[in-house]
Amino acid sequence: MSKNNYYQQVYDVTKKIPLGRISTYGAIANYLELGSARMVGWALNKSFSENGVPAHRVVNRKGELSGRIHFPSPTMMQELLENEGIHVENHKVQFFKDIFWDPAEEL
DNA sequence: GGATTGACGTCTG
DNA sequence: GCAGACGCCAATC
Repeated sequence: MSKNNYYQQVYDVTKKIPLGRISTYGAIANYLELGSARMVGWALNKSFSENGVPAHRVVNRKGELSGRIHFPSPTMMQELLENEGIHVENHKVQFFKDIFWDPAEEL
């Protein structure tokens, strides 16, 4: 446990995402200085094997639910986001920039 | 041990 | 403004 690896930090940051907010791969990668957003997505892929990591709150730079296909159900991600009060349409987050949360804030 | 892939992002054409 | 190619770094085959 507590492997200070990059993906472990991704889990931590993702868990810190406030409810009703979302973050992006690039923002997390930039904050963790991982150097590449792909590692974040790849790490989140394994996140399902870990304890509750709200990976559904992490979307790509376009605000698209690009990772929905990796969920147990492709619609589960949208359902979870709408359940948190996030408007999702056509598998894309509405008011994305408005609910966007940057890990540097960590408020 | 080498090659390919991967929940993306940025640059150049 | 849109489309295509490259780059990141690690894991998996």
